[in-house]
Amino acid sequence: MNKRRYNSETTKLEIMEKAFLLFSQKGYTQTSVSDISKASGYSKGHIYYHFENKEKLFVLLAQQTMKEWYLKWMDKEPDFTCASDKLYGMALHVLYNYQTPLLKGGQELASNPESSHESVKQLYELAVIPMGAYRAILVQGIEEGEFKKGNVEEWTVLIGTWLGGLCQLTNTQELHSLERLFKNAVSIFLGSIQK
Amino acid sequence: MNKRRYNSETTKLEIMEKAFLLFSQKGYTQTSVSDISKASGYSKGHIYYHFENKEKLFVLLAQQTMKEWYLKWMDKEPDFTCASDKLYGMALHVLYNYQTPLLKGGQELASNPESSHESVKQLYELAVIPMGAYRAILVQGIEEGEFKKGNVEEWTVLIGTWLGGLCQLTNTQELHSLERLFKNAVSIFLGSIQK
DNA sequence: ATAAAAATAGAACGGTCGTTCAATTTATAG
DNA sequence: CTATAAATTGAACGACCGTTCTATTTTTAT
Repeated sequence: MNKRRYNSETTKLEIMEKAFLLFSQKGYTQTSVSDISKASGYSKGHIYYHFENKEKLFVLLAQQTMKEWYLKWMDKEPDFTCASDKLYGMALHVLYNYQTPLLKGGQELASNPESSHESVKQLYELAVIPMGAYRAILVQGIEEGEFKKGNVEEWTVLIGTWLGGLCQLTNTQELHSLERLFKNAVSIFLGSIQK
Repeated sequence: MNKRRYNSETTKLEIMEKAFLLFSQKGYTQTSVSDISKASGYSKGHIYYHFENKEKLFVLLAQQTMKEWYLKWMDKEPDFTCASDKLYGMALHVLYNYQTPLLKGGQELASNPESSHESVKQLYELAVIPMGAYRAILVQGIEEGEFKKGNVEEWTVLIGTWLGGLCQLTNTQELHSLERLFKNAVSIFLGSIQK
């Protein structure tokens, strides 16, 4: 009988949801397993029934978060035609969907010498995903003659760091009020790479 | 007799030096008072002879770091004449002198709900300093007719977030290899604001 | 209804945390 | 040389950390 007989899957999701919020608000180290236990309403011990340990739980959340971000982008990407429009679209996608507060915890974990080698590697692989998405847009723009020929890797890093820097503002300001800023950054950037 | 009779001032500086390194490497939470004690060679208890607590020690270091950054900039600022040159100079000043790793600990401390209200306020005031320096350059450029008239506050935030984003790369890459990138960011930015 | 399996709780572990405090050593002043 | 004040130590505190383990409750299959 291959019908799922038990259903603690929702419990697991509840825990992940609360853990996501806590890690986002307080960072990795400052969020304790006790915190997650209290917030989710399940005992501390039970969290270890679903997750091997705190570190793996965090990495799982980070992976899931980044995967969702990327899938959402893949979903809306066809809405834009030219590369310039894609870049504007991407900026807003980052503003509204890139989970800066959670992902910040990744740096924390990665910079801790006691973190497992594997977790650090997995987090590093995540950081590569958005860069790949930016690069794809730039490549398209060049191939279609919309952008100048130039150093794609460098451009990728430049737009990536700019959007990343702007994302820091999401901690303290309303997302909606930042739209202008994100768009203007793209405008300035395009001014230098468009033909 | 107003001559300083005892000299534990050097001890204090030694502790601050080691604490600076540890906070930079491991962040605020992950650096323990024990770590600082071991690294400095003085007992844990003695650290509390010089500093009220861990939080105040960190804030002191952050303030000192930012003050030094600003003074150094004030020192070299006259080397540049036009505002554009100042912006290039500032980018490199940020690259080589802005202590991103330490200051990152400030975000950690500030996002911890148990941090004292006062410390968070002091850290916030620090974050304002570089923005003021950027704004001054932009204002000068406009007043001297070198830059277009535009939204100075917005420009300040845009260049500030870009440099801040680029600074994240200092964790993983050689400073020298980043010079190009910082300069190119300024070039692109200037392309949009120069007359 | 019963036995087996899954889900959950909660106590307990050794360890580390930031902080305090009394005791001791060291340097200075008279 | 002695008394005093500064500098420094190290043990001790209660609290909390991530994790483990055993016991208990709940669900499922027969």
